[in-house]
Amino acid sequence: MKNISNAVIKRLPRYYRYLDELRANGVERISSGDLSRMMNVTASQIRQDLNNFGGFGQQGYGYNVNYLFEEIGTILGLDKEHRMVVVGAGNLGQAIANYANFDKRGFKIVALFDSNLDLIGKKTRNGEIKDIEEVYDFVKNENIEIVALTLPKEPATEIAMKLLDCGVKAFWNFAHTDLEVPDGVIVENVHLSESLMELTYKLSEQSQVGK
Amino acid sequence: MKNISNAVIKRLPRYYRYLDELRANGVERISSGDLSRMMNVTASQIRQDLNNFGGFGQQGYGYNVNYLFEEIGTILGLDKEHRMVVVGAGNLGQAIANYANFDKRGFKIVALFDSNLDLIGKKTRNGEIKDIEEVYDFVKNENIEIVALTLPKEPATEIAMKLLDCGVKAFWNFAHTDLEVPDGVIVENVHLSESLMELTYKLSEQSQVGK
DNA sequence: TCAAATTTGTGAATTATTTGACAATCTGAT
DNA sequence: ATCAGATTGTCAAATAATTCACAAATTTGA
Repeated sequence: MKNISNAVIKRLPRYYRYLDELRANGVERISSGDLSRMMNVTASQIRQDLNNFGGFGQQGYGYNVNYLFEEIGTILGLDKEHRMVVVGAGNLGQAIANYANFDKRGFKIVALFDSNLDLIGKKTRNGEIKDIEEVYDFVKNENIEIVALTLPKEPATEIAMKLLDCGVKAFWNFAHTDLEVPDGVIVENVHLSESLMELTYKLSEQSQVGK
Repeated sequence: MKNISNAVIKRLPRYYRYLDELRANGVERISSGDLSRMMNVTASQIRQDLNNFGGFGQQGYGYNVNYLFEEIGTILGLDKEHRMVVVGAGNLGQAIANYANFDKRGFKIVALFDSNLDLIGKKTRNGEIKDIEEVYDFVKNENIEIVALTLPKEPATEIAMKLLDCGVKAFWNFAHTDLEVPDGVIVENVHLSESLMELTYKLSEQSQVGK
């Protein structure tokens, strides 16, 4: 399999989302041209992107919406179930645990953990919040693939290190720091404040244009 | 001012974060070489990036940490106060409102709004949660620049449209949809499920390498 | 059945981004 | 004051990503 650039990978979920919507609206087929107008990208880019993974379309016809949706889902690994836990059961952790759409896509949030005694024992959609100290054994025994880290950076770094020994394959990291992990372990960062700073950069750029 | 590529802008907040840490540790100066080793990027890229905005360093010396930190902050628009409201006061909205670091960077979360009667009136760090219907007047009268949209896509699209008429300059959009806005209005998307799909893409890629 | 209209997949051209290399300049020790 | 060592800013080269353009294949309607 050829090496797929990160730029392409980042676009796949968006295709997936648009195809899901088309599917929900009962649209059976779509051409790269029509999709490009919907999504505000070039038709050429859509075709190039998809062709990294194989020829899903047909000349003169376009792409079958359902088929392409399923194929992209498979490429994204959504055909398999992914067992995850959330470490840090504050508002952010609970927000993630409550997000119903993850369930729909095969993400099973098996448990939440926290160190805060006020939270431990609290009931959620995903069972009672457990003591953070239990997370290591839990991850080992329950075949957990993904850990969402929704806690401050100091505990996050330390806890992530310990979890590496428990067989965790991937971190979904919301902590305000870069985790250092060995090769083969995946870290996907969601740095909210950095996203907000991009926004304010654009805001101040805007205000200069106006002058 | 020359046009700065998006790739550069996306890296600035990370530089800012590392400089803040250096500063906190009392480090006065840093060379692009040392920073490149810390951050796992090339020194050339750091110098190239910074030079888009001016020459902040000095030959033979490197960069003054404090000065560079302040300069990048200014570039990112963090020298000004930004008044924002959060629309959608569920777990995610509350998580954002409670995140203390935003405050430190000049983001003032002035109010939270929701349509859920169970939430309206609830006390938070940022005052009582208000009725969503009040957000339009509030935004007009209170000089709100940024709206965080932390609600499902259907209401988000409609509410965003109405807010456009109230002088909102930027949306920080957590809803699972692409907002369509006129030129000059900024949308910064945080699509959590898309980030999680990138993660699972990498996971399934990994598992294929192993075979 | 046939021809016009579509539309893909893909090689080539273009554009953008990243890296390499080094002259110019500054630091700091003597 | 001088010089070895360090380090930037920047031009050029290399690499990567995007767009263009079109042959080949398919559909659609007469």
